[in-house]
Amino acid sequence: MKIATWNVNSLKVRQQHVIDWLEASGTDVLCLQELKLTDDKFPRAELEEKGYRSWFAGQKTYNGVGIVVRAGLNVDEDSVVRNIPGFEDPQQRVIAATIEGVRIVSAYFPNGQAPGTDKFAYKLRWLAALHDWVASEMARSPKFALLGDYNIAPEDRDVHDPKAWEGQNLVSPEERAEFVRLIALGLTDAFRQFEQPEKIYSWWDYRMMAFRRNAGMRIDHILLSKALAEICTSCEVDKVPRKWEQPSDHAPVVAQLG
DNA sequence: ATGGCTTATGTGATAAGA
Repeated sequence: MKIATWNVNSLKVRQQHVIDWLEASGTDVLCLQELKLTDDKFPRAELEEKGYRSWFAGQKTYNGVGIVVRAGLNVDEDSVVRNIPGFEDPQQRVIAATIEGVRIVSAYFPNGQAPGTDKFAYKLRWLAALHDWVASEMARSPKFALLGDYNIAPEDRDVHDPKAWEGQNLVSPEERAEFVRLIALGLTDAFRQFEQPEKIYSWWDYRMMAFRRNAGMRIDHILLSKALAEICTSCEVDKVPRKWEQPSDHAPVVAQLG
């Protein structure tokens, strides 16, 4: 099973990219973030036509997450959960489903704006709630995968210019500590399981020709429980869709299970 | 240089992203 995560920065604008990339990559389960549309605007029928079923939690203008699954894969309908249970939040940032016995979570972590702001405090509250919920999910589902836009670059090697970014949003010690706390639950960063070239990133600012300069950050991740990490044979960032016309500022991250 | 693009909303300027 090939699983992937992609922040599409508006599914309305990126609908054709998603369809093209699904077919080109052979992905079985695609976790989407930043749909930026309400549920009635989700292109469910269009994806169905191409052979994929979808589950999603959308809202107007901002956020919104989904899981797109190749038809034929077994999805437990009763397993679908939207948002972090017990964490009151109007922002649609989490959806989970059990697919072929694998607990899949698609998550859009808060951006946080800057340390010291209200949005940053919300990010830390959200991370704490996610941590506790993930712990309980892992206890129930040994095959567990947390995919999404984490809005955290875990280490300096995940940042094009660590000196310039030191202490700032996405790399601050508080955020990185929360990432480490997730890892401490028994999760593995699938990307770092394998030898990788240097300077691999998953997001590049639209401005300043950042993509051409490879001035990016690795903030989109696939974390796997032990049972899945053991059967994971590859994990890569696919930069190709970032070169397409009118691209998302994020590239998809893909992991092969089994 | 705290901007530089891109998107949504809505029809023009603002908010938000990272």
